[in-house]
Amino acid sequence: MQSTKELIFESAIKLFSTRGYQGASMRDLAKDVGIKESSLYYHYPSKTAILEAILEYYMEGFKESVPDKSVTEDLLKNFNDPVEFWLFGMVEYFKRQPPHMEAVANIMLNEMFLNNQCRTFVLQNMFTVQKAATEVLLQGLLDKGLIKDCDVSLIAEQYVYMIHGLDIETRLLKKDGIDEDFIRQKLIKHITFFIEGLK
Amino acid sequence: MQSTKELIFESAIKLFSTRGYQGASMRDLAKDVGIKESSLYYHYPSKTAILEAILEYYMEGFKESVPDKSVTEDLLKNFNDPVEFWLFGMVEYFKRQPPHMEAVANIMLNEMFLNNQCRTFVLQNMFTVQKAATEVLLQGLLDKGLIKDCDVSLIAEQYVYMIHGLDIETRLLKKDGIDEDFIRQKLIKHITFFIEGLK
DNA sequence: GTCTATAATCTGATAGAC
DNA sequence: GTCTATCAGATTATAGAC
Repeated sequence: MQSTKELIFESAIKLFSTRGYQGASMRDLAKDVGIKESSLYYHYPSKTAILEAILEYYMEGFKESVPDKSVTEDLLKNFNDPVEFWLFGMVEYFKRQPPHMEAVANIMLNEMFLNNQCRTFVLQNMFTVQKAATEVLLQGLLDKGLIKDCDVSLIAEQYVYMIHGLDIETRLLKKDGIDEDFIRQKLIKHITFFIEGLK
Repeated sequence: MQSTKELIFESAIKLFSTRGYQGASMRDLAKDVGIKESSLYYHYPSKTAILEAILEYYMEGFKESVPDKSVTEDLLKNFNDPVEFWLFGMVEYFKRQPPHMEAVANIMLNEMFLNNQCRTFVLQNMFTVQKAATEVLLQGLLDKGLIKDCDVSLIAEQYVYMIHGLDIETRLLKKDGIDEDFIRQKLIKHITFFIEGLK
């Protein structure tokens, strides 16, 4: 059984991600939860406080889901093909995501040009942290001799950029109701091609 | 001498791109232009009409700036190095941009998750059209023997994704006031690396 | 914890004088 | 073309009863 506060939280994720923070009013939110506007203020002091709670949730979830170095090295022992390793790791990564992360990431991307906190987070984490994590993976593959010698830092950056481009397109296509399986195949195709080129 | 309508148009580009469409009110706009709110309605029937005028302006500017096939082939004759060709073409591309295109593209990216018109445009043009244009360039390089045999379609897609990731990061960094020259060098570095890998 | 009632402000937009 | 005046509705938020 969910508390009212949790219901508000989840409703806010839903409405902020679909209508934007400014486009979803406290009235909309109260109606969606099934309570009166004033009752929202018993649980959260303001509208911004709800957004901040969501952002904080996302930031923690993101940190936890970033692959750990030792775990990566353990996993690497079981693979002799870099593509298989990469695709398996990606599936594991998605499995580890806390609930609602996709919708919350949508809020981040919605607000990144308007909200300083969102912008800083996207820059520091979606770009910098993901690049660092990718470097670890590539270095692991390199040390094991599964990919050829290369500029790990530069390739990690290119990979992260490519994934972000793909990610944005994916989110837009999903809004258009495009078949999720088609999108998944596209992702697999591009990742396979990218890693294959490093062999 | 600019007409009031032009002043409103440019002010709207500025405010919509920095505060978001919903975050910039007609009151803000009137104040920025230096007229009264009601006077705005002499020039535009509604707030959405202003946004639509901006989007239309962007769409036309975008279409015009996409490199033409014959022009590309002419340009290609002067180059024997794919990287030099690519970087030169990129500079030419930016030179051809109509004014305010960077700010207007910011509006597009701001609203792409909220506004159907923006989303459709980003998907069809920023992804599909740019991919097609990139294919033409790559095929030209391939025909001339300047790059090795490859899957032109797939590589064009990867290039476009990478550019979009880079573009988003660039826009976020600019909001943080990061040195533009640093960003330009990063762009050159990545494009060089990408095209170099195709030789 | 949830409600009713309401405040104070902001929103996009219109009517009509000059 | 620009102004003053104003509207009707939405916005976030608070006070106080139950």
